[in-house]
Amino acid sequence: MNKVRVRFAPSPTGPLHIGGVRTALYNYLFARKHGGDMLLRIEDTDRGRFVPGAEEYIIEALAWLGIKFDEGVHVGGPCAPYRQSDRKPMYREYADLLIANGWAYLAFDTPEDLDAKRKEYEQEKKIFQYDASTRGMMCNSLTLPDSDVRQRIAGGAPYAVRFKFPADTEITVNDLIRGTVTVNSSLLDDKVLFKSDGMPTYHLANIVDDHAMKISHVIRGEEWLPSAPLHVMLYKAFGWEDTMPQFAHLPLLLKPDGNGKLSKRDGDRLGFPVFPLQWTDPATKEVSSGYRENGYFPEAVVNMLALLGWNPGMDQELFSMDELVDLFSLERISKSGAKFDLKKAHWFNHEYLIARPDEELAALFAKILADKGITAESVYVARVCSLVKDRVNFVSEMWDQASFFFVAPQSYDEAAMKKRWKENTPAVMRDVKSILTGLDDFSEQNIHDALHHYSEEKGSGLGQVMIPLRIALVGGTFGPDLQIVAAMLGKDEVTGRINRILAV
RNA sequence: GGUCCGUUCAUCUAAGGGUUAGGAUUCAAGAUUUUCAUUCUUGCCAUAGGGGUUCGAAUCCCCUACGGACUACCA
Repeated sequence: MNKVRVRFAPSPTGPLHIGGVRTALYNYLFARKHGGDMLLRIEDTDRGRFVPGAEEYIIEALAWLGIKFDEGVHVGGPCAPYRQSDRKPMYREYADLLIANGWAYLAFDTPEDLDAKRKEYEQEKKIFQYDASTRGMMCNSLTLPDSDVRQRIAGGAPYAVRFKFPADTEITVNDLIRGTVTVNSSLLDDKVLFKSDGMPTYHLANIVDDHAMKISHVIRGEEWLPSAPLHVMLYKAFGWEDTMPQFAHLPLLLKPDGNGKLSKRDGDRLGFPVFPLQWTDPATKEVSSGYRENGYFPEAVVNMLALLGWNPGMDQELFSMDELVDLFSLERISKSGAKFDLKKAHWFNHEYLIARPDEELAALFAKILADKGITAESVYVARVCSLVKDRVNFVSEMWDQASFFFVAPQSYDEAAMKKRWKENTPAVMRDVKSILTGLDDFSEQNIHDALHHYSEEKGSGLGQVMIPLRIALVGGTFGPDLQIVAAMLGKDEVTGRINRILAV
């Protein structure tokens, strides 16, 4: 078997969509799994849709996720250049080759001509298709006399090169995920291979480059399945059938509500990003949120994406990139589209968050604290992180769970006060304050013993002591073990907070 | 409209002719806890419908329904 070589070939028309990220990930996993190469090729043959910054965005996003390339526009390699606009001259030669062999022809029809034709057909409730049945009545090198064609070319008339599909032939595509797909050529139209602006279309450039770059497997989205027969025919036309790559068309990522392909708009509407990184549209200045900026860990995004349309057939759900590489196979990719599940994405991030070392979480949380003008010892912050990480999905949620470790509560939970703050509570709190003040060693254990002893002596339930104290210290009925909280705050802060609530 | 692809709990999915159709997320309940959360236990919830083939079908075949993609000198 030839060496596995796969490519991720996005078009720089905007930020990389999360579906595109998954395609890149599957290509990467497949390449690593088989000890092959992963290339990044930029398909920028449509000058009209080029968006500045998109290429850089794609590179940065994949790097953030840990998807590495062996060759590509940003790292170079033996098949350079890897940007199609930089490969422009070679496509023309291949188009000419096809024309010479009778696999393609020149079409002089203008966009207006084609529009008119479509309208004409529409009137009769028919669909116009440029194919074997209609090409004879169009303006092209098949219908025009040779002299006329030469004259038009000499006169600089614009023209496109179209593929000449043979009439009524069965074309089969062998797909690694879907099996054999057969289509009759009469249903396909004579696709433009080379545009009048001098650039190839996706179809031509893609085949020429995949061949030149010795791509062994084409792993791409399902939206390409309908044009796969054309691609197969192009390999045949070029005589490259024996080195034609194998195809694998991935199921689509669907929007979580309703139906349809996940699109740019859905993300912020439904509360989750569709882009790996935040993106600001250079033209409209519109900002779209990204996973990175929303506080997702790249490992969590990779893990979640890997399992959206593929699974290793075991109950385990948490995998490192290395494990994914080890387990990955195209055979286990599902055929149907997958809906994005926001809750599960949160769960994945939660799992990765609690697995992170406290010091690392502390470093991230310290930035949030700094934004609020709070500085604290990193050991202390790490301890706080260890206490609250179980109850959050994102580092950004830690403040809500841990603010009382840094600042006294600004207000007290009213419902809790109503329910737990009784007639005798102020007296109890005063007792607690004096007991705690009397403690020489303000340790968890001592606080615990003292409070339990007091509660027993009083004959009241522990809750009547602990819950009001909790409200005094944290502001509500939530948070970690109270003895730990008290010990961390220190005696002065604790008594101060008791005084505060007594004053209210 | 046409072509192609698809369809198992709400969601991601397992089960490649023989299981009480399994797991995870969500949701609900219980246990634990001074509180909240965690954790643990339990529960709810699915083979789109109809025909075949077979001793036996989620699994193979056909039809229907539904969903999606494609149908540009975009990728």
